[in-house]
Amino acid sequence: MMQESASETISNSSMSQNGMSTLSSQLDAGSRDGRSSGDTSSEVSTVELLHLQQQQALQAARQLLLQQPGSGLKSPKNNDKQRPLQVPVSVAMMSPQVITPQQMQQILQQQVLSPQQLQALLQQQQAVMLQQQHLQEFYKKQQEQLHLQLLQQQHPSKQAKEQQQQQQHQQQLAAQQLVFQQQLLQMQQLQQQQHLLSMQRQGLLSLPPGPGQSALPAQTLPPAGLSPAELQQLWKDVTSSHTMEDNGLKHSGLDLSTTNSSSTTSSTTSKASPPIAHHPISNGQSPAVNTRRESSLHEETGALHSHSLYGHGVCKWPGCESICEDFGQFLKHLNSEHALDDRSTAQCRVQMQVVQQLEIQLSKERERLQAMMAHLHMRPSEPKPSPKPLNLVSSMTMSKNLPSVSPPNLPQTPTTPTTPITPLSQMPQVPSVLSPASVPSMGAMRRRHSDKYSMPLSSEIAPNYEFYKNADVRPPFTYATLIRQAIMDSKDMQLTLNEIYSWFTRTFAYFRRNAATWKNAVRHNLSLHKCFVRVENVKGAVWTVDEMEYQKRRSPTLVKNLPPSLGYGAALNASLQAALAETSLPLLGNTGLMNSSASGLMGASPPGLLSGSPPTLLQSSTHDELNGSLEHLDTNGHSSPAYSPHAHMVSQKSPYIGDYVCQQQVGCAFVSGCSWTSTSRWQMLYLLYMATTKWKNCVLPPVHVKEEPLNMDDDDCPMSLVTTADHSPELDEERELEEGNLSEDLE
DNA sequence: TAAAAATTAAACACCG
DNA sequence: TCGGTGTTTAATTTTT
Repeated sequence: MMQESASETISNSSMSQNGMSTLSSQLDAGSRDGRSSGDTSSEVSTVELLHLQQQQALQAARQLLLQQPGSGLKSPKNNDKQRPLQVPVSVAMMSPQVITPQQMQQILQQQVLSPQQLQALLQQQQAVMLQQQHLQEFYKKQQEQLHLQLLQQQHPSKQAKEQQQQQQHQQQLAAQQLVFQQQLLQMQQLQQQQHLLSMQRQGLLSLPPGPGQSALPAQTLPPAGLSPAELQQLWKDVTSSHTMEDNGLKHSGLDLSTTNSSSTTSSTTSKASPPIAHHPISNGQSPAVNTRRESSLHEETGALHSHSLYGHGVCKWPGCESICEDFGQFLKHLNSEHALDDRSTAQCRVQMQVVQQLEIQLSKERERLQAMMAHLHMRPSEPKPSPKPLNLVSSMTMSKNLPSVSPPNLPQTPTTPTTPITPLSQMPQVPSVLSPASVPSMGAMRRRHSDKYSMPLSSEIAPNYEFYKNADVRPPFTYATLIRQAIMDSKDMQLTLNEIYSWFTRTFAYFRRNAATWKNAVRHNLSLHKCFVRVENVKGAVWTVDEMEYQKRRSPTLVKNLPPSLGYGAALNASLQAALAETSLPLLGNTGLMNSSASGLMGASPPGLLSGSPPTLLQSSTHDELNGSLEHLDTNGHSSPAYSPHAHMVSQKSPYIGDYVCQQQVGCAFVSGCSWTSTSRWQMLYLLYMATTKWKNCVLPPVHVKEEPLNMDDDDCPMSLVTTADHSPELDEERELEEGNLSEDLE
């Protein structure tokens, strides 16, 4: 989910980003045409037209983005039609799509930045985003105005046309200037982030001074992942900035050559550039700060060499991966292959983009968090502030059960005025500032998550996963909820007690202490609640969730709405697996005899095996004793919950197996030559019984027991279980009707 | 305010 | 014997 959302957001945010790249090239072209005075007689002001121009370019960039191969938004059929503007190839390269999720994760995981650095960075990013937003809104307005004016000039005379053209040309030039200024701002952002990137990548800037700013592109061999066209465009991008400089538009930090040439860096980057004046935030960094940072950075990189680009004998320069036997060779390689040339510069820029996108994403996520917190704590209808100690997460998560867009936000409505809300003044802006003092101690404050009306816990924990993982805050969920989540999170929907413990400590920092208390509570809950089913395994015992029971506990009326697969599938799944493992049946045991499809219990079953969703609704009878006799199955073939052989192997409170075994089956499965324990025999017997009675002409095709009949006294009972027919749709209908009746009965 | 649910603590048994 | 696991009871706290 994280990756998904990340890539999505990055993709969105990259729009404006790449728009800028596009504008850059436009500007490049425009500047070569020379510029003229901004004199215009148009009713539309130059500035307005500039904005329009920018807007158009932005749209062009977006369109291009939509056409990027590899972009999820591509529209392959219209590639040639929708290119109103020439757009540089570099846009493609700058596109975040070239960043693999793994790369993102790697970068994220490095976390070399200090919280302060990140904070500053985030603030910058937020301001930039805000500004971009305002600009876009403004462009829109201007575009509308221009449109109106163009309508007025629909039939101009020839002279007027010429005038208009000239005017437009001038406007275009002026627009390009403005665009360029914007690009400078953008690049300033980039430069600062590049500092951070450098700090992360320690050693990136330790490249030996290259041959300088060559006027011509050195067409070296492209690195992996970069096409010659892309490189060429990169070169264009880089050199265009030089051209701008030559044209008198001084700026700082636009190109990496400035940044990378250490001999001039300090003086160059510390110059306060004019565009900053247009920038309301100017990164929040003074030139002096930049200088300081830069100089210290050089010391740093000098001391640490370039080991960040070297690891496991491989050059870690993006797209390189050349094998270097030792560090010396790596340095050699670095100097020769990744010297300060255009290619390296371009690659560095790409990397800057990568980092920037990630930072933007982080910024967005943080913004979202703050908005969430603000939303949850700044309710005007709030009856009264909580007199109780602060429990940020409790109050937060209690009311975040429902999406904020959803009106029936039950825990927050005045119908529940007792819901404690922490006053905003007490609310930390970010979770990381939560101090232990602001967190209730164990037992002092328990604000449990309401089970009712709640979304799946996973969707609640997930957005705050990092928070709970790191903050010593008691999660506002009941033990039962957490245990269930732990089990649901597991691959096979089953966990040993120890694994449950691990999940707790892994997921919540809070449970890394007071182990004796909460572990006891976990055990207590496992035993207490019927929804937790203990299943013996060869290795010991695992715990599964009886979802039906769990939902029943929360809200009995919800049970009937549960998907069929959520019933006893997990328990049976685990028990059958256990039994099958016990009986050394790799064929069945490994492939998921019970495929509880909706909950994705075990993955797909091969065609020849039992599969399908369990039937709905067999109300459990609690704590029923096991009789163990098949005679207790009713005449319809329904098993009486009390007498399932399954109960042999599960704890007493586990009600029964349910008749969810199988609804459809194709092909056959052979079970032979295995050693039967009483438990597995019970299970197979049960399966066979169900197969030969309930399903014999029904969903499950006929089952023939070959060789020897089942003999409960026979510990070594070879047999084959053969099924032949496919399930029939008509019978499925019958089953549905039957299940419907069952559902009604349960009400 | 009472009932229900959840939490905490503890005792005990079983098992490897 | 010990520690882990599982069950149960009881007291307390929190929620409904």
